[in-house]
This record gives sequence, C-alpha cells and structure tokens, in this order.
Amino acid sequence: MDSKHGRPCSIAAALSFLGDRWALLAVREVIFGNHTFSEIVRNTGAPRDRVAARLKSLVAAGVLEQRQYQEHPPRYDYHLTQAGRELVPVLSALRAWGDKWVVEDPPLSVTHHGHPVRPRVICETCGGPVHEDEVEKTSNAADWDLAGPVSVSKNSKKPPAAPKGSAGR
Amino acid sequence: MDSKHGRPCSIAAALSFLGDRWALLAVREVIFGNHTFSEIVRNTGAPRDRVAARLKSLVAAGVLEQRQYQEHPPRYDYHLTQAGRELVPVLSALRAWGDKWVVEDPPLSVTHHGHPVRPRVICETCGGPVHEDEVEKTSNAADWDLAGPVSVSKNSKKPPAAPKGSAGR
DNA sequence: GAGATGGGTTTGATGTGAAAACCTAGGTAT
DNA sequence: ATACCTAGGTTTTCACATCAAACCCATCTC
Repeated sequence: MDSKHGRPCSIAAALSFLGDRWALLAVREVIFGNHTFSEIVRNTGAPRDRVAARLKSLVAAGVLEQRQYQEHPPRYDYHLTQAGRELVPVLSALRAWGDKWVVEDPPLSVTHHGHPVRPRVICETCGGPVHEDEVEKTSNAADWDLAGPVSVSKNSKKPPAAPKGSAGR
Repeated sequence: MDSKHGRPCSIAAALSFLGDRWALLAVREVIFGNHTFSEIVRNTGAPRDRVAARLKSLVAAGVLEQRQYQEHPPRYDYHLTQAGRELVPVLSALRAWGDKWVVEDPPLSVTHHGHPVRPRVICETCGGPVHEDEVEKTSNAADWDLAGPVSVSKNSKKPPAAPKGSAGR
C-alpha cells in the first residue's frame, strides 16, 4: 500500500484534485470574475460536460461553491472558497513559468501599484529568498525518504544487505 | 481559432506541458535527486509506460534533459534544465496548498536556516505582498478581455460596450 | 408559438491510463 | 557457459476518461 501508490506527498494529493486538464483553468476563470457555467465553458474552451464534471468535483473538493443567483429558473454560479482563493499563488507561479518558457508575449499583464507584478517566492518566517540548495527536506512518512521507499522490516522492498543467493523463494 | 481553444493564457500553455497527471510528479522526483527511470517509476507510482512517455515529452518540452551516465549498456538519467529548475516555485505553491487543504500532516518538511520554509509570493519589484484585490489584469490578446472573447464581428455578445474602437480585425 | 438563451445531461466514438508481459543488453554468480 | 538478475524501456490488453455533438427543460423575447 505504500510503494504501490507512490510517494506520499502533498503535491500528489493536491494534483489529485487539480491535476486534471481543466480544473485549474476553471479556477482561473472564476478568479477572473467569470462565475457562470457558460462563461467558464466559453473561456476555457473545454467541452461542456467536462466543465460540468469538473465544477462538480471542485465543489466537492471545497475549492468552489455554488450560489443560487436566481430563483425562477434556478440558476447557480460558482464562487471561490477560501481554499480556492489560496490557489492564486499556484496560478501565479504557473503563469510566470508559462510566460517565461512557453509563450513569447504574455497574453495577460498583471500589475499592481502601477508596475508589473514579478512574483517571487520568499519564506515568510525569515523574509528571505528560498534557495533550493539551502533547503533541507525531510520525509515524515515512515517508510519513505527522499530517495524512495525504505526497507520496512517485513516488507522486502529492498533488502540492502540481503544474502543474495538464499533470498525469497 | 480564438474562442475555439479557449482563452490564450500562459497558464493553459504551461498546463499543456505540465497538466498531465504524472508530469509534475516526475519533475518532483528529479528535484529530489532521483534521476533514473527506475527511481522515478518507483517513487511516483506511475506505470512504466506512462513514465517513459512523460519523460520523453518533458525532454521535448525542455524541462528535463537526458544524460548518458554509462556507456557499456547505454544508460541515461534525467536532469533539470533551467526551465525545470524554475518549476520549483510551482511545486512549492502546490505543496503549500496541499499541506493546508488536503493532507492533515505534511508528508515532507522543508526547512532552511533551521526553520520551516513558509512560502509566500511577493512582488520582486516592490518587495511587497501581492493582494488579489490590488492587482490589475489586462489582456494583451486582441480578441479577449478578462470577461471573455470580444467582438466576434457578427456575434453580438455584448452590444452595449461594443463600440470601443471596434478594433476586431 | 417560434426561436434564442442558460444550464446542464446523455450518447457514441476516441483517446488515455493502468497493469502486466515481453524484449534487449549487459552484469553476476556458478 | 549457463542461468538468473537488473535497468530501461516497448507492446499488449482492457477499462475508464474525455471529446464533440445532440438532446432536454425551463424561461425570455419577438
């Protein structure tokens, strides 16, 4: 159950909700202020049923919430929850990367206080930049370290000093 | 060609390379220092053929590069390019979100200078935080604004604001 | 009452993912 | 030299997700 599904990881967990082709684009549209189903369909370019399924799963995941904005024909639109609002840094990072490495000219300009936003990740505790060669990562999962699954006594994933000849069968 | 494929957007462009279920997990493993095919297969939990396909497309996309580390049986491992290295903020943002909203206890602890890293996005120009309600987004794409595609000539999407120069084409 | 519009759901065809077997080529123990 | 093992994939099979398009239902407009 451990090595079967890969490393336990928040990134993988997040991607299980957001790793779909359209999920983040739907969130993008809601962030942009386009809240209705039709707007999301039109602006993402996704098939209607995909948008319907994705909005449903995003609501179930707690990223979006439905609000009824009209009674007579009951109509709902979609709004960000707090979890959804906190996806903005993810989308900013993706946009910055795409702007730099995929497209030539950014299709969208983001400014604040009169100048372009240049997103950068810092550590809120110390206020300093996060250099990849200074960070230290430690796995909290029992059976995993950075290199992969570690031998779990009874689980013979990799007996390091195994007596080669007499192993297993 | 415009509204058919959705809003022109760096996020969508980036996701066309990275939006697959396994792509970012493969990049994660390389960042963690696991460079070989087998390690990536084992640690992501992805099927071998998916890993093979994804590594190939990530190399084609310029995110990873292959290096031959052995001659006799020719063996290659995978390393980050500059574009790949700059995906670290994306993964940091995803991990922060997953830590907060998906998992209970973070499976991985990241520290630097002796304290946990708390990633936060600031604007590198002004050094200040980026508040979503202060940013101003303007579309550079000719036929799109934040609300969606504009002036599709014959399509009367929004008559009231139509005569804004009637730019179109 | 005939369309148009919003908000979806249903329906086949197609693509993509998972799992396991298979293949190649060199290493290693016997 | 033979048998087995490992790395690094490719192929095959099958199931499920995705797509495009059609359909549906209710309301609003003409």
